[in-house]
Amino acid sequence: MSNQQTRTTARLREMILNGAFAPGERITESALASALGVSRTPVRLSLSVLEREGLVSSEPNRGFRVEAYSIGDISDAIDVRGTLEGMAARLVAEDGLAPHTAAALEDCLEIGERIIAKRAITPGDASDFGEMNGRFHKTIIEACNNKALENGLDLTHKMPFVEPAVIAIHDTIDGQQQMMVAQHQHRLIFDALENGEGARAEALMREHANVSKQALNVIGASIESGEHSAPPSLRLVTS
Amino acid sequence: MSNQQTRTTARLREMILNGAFAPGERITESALASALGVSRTPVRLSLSVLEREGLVSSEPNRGFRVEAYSIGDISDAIDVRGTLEGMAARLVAEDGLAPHTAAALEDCLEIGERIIAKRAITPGDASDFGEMNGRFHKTIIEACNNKALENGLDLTHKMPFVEPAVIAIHDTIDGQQQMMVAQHQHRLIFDALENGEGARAEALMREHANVSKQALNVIGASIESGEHSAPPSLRLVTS
DNA sequence: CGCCTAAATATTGTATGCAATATCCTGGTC
DNA sequence: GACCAGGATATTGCATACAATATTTAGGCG
Repeated sequence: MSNQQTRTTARLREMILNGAFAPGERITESALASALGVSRTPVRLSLSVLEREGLVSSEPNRGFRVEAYSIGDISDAIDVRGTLEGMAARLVAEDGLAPHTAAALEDCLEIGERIIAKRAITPGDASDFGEMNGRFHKTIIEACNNKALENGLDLTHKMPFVEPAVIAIHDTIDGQQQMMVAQHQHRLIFDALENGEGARAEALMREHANVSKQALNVIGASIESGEHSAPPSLRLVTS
Repeated sequence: MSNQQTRTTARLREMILNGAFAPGERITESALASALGVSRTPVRLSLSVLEREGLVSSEPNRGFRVEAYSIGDISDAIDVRGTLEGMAARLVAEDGLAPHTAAALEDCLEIGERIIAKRAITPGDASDFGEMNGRFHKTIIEACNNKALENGLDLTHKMPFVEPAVIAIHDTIDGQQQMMVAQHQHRLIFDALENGEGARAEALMREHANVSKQALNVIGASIESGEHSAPPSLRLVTS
């Protein structure tokens, strides 16, 4: 995808997730185009992308509407991610853990270990942990060589808070605890993969996705209590 | 989606699945547009849709290429469908089978029963069975009210032979047997749903997807042996 | 006053044009 | 002969124009 195109899609996605449109509201392409300072062409493309992500819907000759959208939908998407990643883990375990995959995962484990071992955890650490977490998951997914699986997971990742990397954004106690739990689960998952325990790997991976759900709850609660201002892509959780 | 737009996408998808392009071949929009008798605009839109389906890929300013694509990829997509539908079945069982859902499923069971009971099965029966099968699956999926799940499954359905309705296209012994197996599995799945047996429903539904895989194998074999000419969307299985 | 009808308006769907970028071809150099 | 530079060509990305289709509005009728 081209540069301008990508930016327009990202901006539009953020607008929708931020609640810039009422649920069910019709989107007129020309208005949106002038609002974003581009022509209708990239807007149209973007809307079609977002339709695939389920953020808008369209009818022939009648344009696009924004879909109603709740925090429950995000939670549902996390469930789907957990299920698909569980499948991925099972496949990897059953097919045998390839050496370079094992090495990549062990690298992730080691990084996590170092972060957890620290007494005081800085925001930078949390961000590093998130990056590592994303890589851990990505490594397992790509090890499957299953295009349909990757496509399906890519779809879920388009929703806010669903991608594994957004774990533990806060420097709160909850965030620390979630990191420690996640790290522990990573170790167990790796063990299952190494030993070819498919069913166990699947179950662990599924459960692992609940960490993201907990993070989602923490964020939702902190916003509702007015404790935090809502950064981009967060306002929707209050609706 | 508009009419012309939809047709172009469908034609293009069929062309790619039929092997009209070599794997990795670059697609020039203008050539394709004139070949299809439309302008570049709908072609561009269509290519972007197909990119999300994984049939083509794109790089900024460098256009689209068709993705290499094998029968294994279809099989993989069926696995993903089985996993997601298994999740759907589990959710329905856990949340409790709503009366109207149960009624719709029972209707499907009855139709299947009537078809199976016949001694000689006509092509029309096979087609009816496929339609019923599609409805059975759709009913369970929609009963979840999980958008991400529906979106993910929609994605897999874009691949040929993955959608449940394409079961048992042949009037062969294999086709009959597959219908009977599918019908039996439907009964078991319904039983599990009715009794709230989530894990059982999930396992059954997952296994149920293998019927599609068997059908895929039958079709693949019959084409390789030259026994059948390849209808649209079938030539790819020989590659 | 409500409802139907039809013109006026707005919006989408498609085609086309132009600038930016990539690809290819030609000629030269080592 | 292989490799590199630079211009010619082709292709993409975006904007705009126009036709087809929806939506709105105004007016007439019961």
